[in-house]
Amino acid sequence: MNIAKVIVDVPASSINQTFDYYIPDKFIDILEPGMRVIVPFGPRKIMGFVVGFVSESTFDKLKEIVDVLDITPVLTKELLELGKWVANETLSLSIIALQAMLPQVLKSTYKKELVKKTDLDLPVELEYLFAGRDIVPFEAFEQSNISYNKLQKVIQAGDVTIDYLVKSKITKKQITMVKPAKDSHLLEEALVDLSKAAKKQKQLVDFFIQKEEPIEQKRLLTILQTTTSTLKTLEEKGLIETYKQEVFRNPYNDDRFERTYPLELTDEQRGALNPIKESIEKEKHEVFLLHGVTGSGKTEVYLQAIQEVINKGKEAIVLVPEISLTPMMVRRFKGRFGSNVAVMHSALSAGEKYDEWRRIHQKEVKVVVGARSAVFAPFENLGIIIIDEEHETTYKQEDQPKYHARDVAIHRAENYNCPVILGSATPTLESYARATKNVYTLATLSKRTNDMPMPHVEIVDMRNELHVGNRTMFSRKLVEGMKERLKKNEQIVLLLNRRGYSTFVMCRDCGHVNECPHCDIALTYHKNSNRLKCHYCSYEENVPVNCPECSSDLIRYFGTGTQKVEEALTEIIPEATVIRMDVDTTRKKGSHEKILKQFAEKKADILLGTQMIAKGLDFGNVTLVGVLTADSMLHLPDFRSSEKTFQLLTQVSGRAGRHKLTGEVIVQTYTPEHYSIQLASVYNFSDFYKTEMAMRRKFRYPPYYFLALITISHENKVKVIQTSQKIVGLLMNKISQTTVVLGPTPSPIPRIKDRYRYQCMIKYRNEPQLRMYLNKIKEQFADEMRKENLLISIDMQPYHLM
DNA sequence: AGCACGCCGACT
DNA sequence: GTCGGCGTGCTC
Repeated sequence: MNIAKVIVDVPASSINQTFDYYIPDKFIDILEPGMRVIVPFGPRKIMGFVVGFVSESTFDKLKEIVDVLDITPVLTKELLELGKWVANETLSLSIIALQAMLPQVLKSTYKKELVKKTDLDLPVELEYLFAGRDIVPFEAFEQSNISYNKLQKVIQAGDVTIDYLVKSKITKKQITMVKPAKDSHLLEEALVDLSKAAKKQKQLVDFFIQKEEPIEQKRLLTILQTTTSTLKTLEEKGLIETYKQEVFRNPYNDDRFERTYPLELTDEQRGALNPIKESIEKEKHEVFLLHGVTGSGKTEVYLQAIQEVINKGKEAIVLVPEISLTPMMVRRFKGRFGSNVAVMHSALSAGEKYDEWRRIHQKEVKVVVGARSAVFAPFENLGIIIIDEEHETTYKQEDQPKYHARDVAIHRAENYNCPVILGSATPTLESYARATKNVYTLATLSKRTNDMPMPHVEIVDMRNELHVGNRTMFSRKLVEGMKERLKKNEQIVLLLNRRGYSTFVMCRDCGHVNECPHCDIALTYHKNSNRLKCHYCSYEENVPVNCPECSSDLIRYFGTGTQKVEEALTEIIPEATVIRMDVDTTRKKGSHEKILKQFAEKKADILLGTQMIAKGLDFGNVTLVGVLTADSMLHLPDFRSSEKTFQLLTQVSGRAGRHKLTGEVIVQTYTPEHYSIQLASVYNFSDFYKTEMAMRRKFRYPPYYFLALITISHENKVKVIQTSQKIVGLLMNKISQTTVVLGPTPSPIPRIKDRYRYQCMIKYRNEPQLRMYLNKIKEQFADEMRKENLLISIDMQPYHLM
């Protein structure tokens, strides 16, 4: 077994296979599958993952592994298997699947250097380039105007070589520690010798006489109110020593969290928890769908289930949507399990993420709370996986590998014979359908733990507002409600459901809309820079003064941004203070938290924001929630738009009246009769489920059918259409009778970055060979994809149909 | 992907 | 002859 099978770091379909390498003797005892290695690949050196060992290879001229990057495998055997499964399931490259399971810093970067190998002089230009050095970065050559032939000559002569370096960008944080260099009685002697003026030095020596342990330099300096110069002098005198020590960055100071204890469960909660406990106890894989209204105490069920898992010496993964990974959520888990919790989300720096990952890898924690990718946490004794807000679309990764965390979670849990909990107030139709068919076990929490009723929801027909001459974006009912709350010193949350809308510029005379010259999409108006920007490429331009079509100067801004709403709001209710929360105001790290804190401290009357305010907020003083445009995403070309609308309205309604005060919700809409708005307003999930299921069945959508979306793109429109038609033709020959292939049709955004985009949708019920067919099709076009820059992207079970 | 190699046309 | 551009095939 002296040959390693390696997946190399080259994301190309022709390289999507293992490569064999000899293992040098010095590595034979230490190398394990799951470790990263550096291997020669053609003329260069690249990183690769060892996935297995063999004693013979079909390939006869093997090279040797150059170096081993890890002491312990970064990928466990299970994760290697999982990677294979993910790659297969999502039709992505193995290397992409493996990289997705690790923190960014473990990715390798590559660098080339020119090395001078002779003492003799090179041709003048090259001598000038080296400028006396033996090694120069390759970029220096590229930036010079020396011809490649010149370089080639000296390389062929052996006077210069190209070194291909593999760099791992691991960053370990180090702190400086200080410790006494001598025994305390020797220090006491030294103390006498110090000059009287050296007050600080004396203090410092005295400090170490009292306490002989090492201390962090930064802390020492604050305690003694001195600077590094004092330390330096004493170090030179040989009384103290400083040294560097590696530390884990802890983005959360664990002492900060107040310890919490298990709460008494309601009957409903107990009813939900018991079968989960049983599944943990019997080590039986089972998926639980925990359908609980907002405020029904789902989290407490999670916490107690996790406690059970920890008691058994096992580990837990908790997935939450990125957006609700708020300090509040973290506090609940840290408060219960203390330093046993690692937290993984995008607001952490790359180094912090790596540290949290290492704490898991080194088995220092038992619980991970994190966003989508935390589903790959390198635990080896998993006892439960919990997915909170199961319906959130962020669980589906948009770029390669296009996996769904729910599927990965269930697959892993099967391996470990452990339960999965899917929790939501508004489960996806997919999950709920499985629960009704007893594939999943359903547990319902229908009551809020505080026994408060759900707030009353009032639907306001905005068409009537127009009829009576109200042209603002606030209905009379909403304005009245807000004024009333202000009088009572209560707070208000306003949701601007902006998805599908953005501010664009339109000419009122001829209706001309400024579009991106490279993408078929309207440019978005950005107020702070007063420019028009494209959201799909980097194009931007100034706002025109006159219409480029008809030269009219009647240019108007359309669509509604939070900024605009805020302005309108201050006009109507000038006495109200407003805090805005959207992508613009939360871009900076920690600003999310800051805004919520301000609002919690009642520094403002109204919190105005986009989707992100719909989740996880819990303010006792909020008694009115207003939804400005409930139907703005109802008309998007997405078969899930009704479901998404229902989910959003239900979620946001849960924000009002969380505590003692009763809440009210006002929903403004132009389509008040729509079932998703009607049923959300009376919290009727089961009727919504039935109605929507009937629609899905009729139009052959999930959960009745599975989907695969193929997107074809190329600079040449004709090429795209031809290729798309060819692909559909090929598919038609293979698929079964019940499978439907739609298209090819232009994508909802027909052109991005000067590339035309066509798509076809496959709807299927039972097509066990589909992945194989699709792979074959991709293979057939591999040549064209490479040579002509044709792109074929396949998304299994897509969420974004763009 | 990224690199080398080889062929070709253009330029001095 | 020398230079740069592009198509092609290979990577254990």
